[in-house]
Amino acid sequence: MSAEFWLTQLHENGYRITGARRAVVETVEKSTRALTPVEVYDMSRKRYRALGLVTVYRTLEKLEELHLIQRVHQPMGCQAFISAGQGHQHLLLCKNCGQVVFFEGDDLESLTKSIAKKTGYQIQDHWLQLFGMCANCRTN
Amino acid sequence: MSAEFWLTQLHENGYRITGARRAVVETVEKSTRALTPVEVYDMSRKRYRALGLVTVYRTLEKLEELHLIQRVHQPMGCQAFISAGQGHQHLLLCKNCGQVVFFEGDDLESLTKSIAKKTGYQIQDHWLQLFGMCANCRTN
DNA sequence: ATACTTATTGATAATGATTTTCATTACCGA
DNA sequence: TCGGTAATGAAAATCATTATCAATAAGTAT
Ligand SMILES: [Mn+2]
Ligand SMILES: [Mn+2]
Ligand SMILES: [Zn+2]
Ligand SMILES: [Zn+2]
Repeated sequence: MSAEFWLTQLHENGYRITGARRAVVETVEKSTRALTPVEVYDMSRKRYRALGLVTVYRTLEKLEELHLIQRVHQPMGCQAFISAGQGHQHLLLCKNCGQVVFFEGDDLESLTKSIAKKTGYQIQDHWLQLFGMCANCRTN
Repeated sequence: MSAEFWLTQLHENGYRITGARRAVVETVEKSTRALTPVEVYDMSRKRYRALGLVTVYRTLEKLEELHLIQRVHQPMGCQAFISAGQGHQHLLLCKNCGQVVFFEGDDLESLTKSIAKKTGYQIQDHWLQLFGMCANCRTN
């Protein structure tokens, strides 16, 4: 899942490849923690000086639409984005440094069945997110 | 968990009981779906005409601080609040009408242990939220 | 390569949500 | 009942996001 792939995806969906988009894509794609639009702006401007914040918003919008990135919800705010996981995956976030890891293998089958029976709801979706302290932050 | 209890909590924590707070508390406490500040404002103004939106923000802030309400995160936005569940509970939300139900009994013990070993993270917390269709919305 | 069409851009303005300021009001303990 | 002061609402300020628009440049056709 390289920056080139993201650019290809943009192109294949009728969007043009521009310097501004290249900069944003390269910044977001390689980040291992969720970034806010302003963070993306600041970091991408080192690659493409003329970049405007508005273009960051517009590019993030398109990347989300193509499922290349996803919004990350946190206690402190919900406007950060990270490279999307593939398939059915959930996030594990370091409370200290924000480092993100994806995991899979959660089995909520029996739980949802039981809750569905108890509540009368037809359960369709779930959000699961783990918070903790990464190995690095734990030692330092 | 009545409105009177909430007012008592406010009082016991050094806050005064006012008409504005009464109105907000009564509105939020009895709602079975998450409400945004403006929704709280509109609904509470029927009880207390002179209410200002700023006071709604300030009251919600205090109620959250006292753990009487909690923020609800949803795909469409994360600025809505609902009466908090007691103990370790999670939310089940109707995608159609927003009706909220709390549930407990989720067991993520083995999952978190496995993820902790795999990632090196020390896992401290989790967010779990279910989405679906309530019995009412399903029949109508 | 060159010209041309039009998507994209960044600056600017507009909007919307939340917070701050401040003079006035009213809660509540003495 | 009174007085100190927390709380209030109006207005202004701030912050995040979105809309407008003329200039630019990506990509296609020539
Ligand atoms: Mn959220
Ligand atoms: Mn749980
Ligand atoms: Zn960390
Ligand atoms: Zn419903």
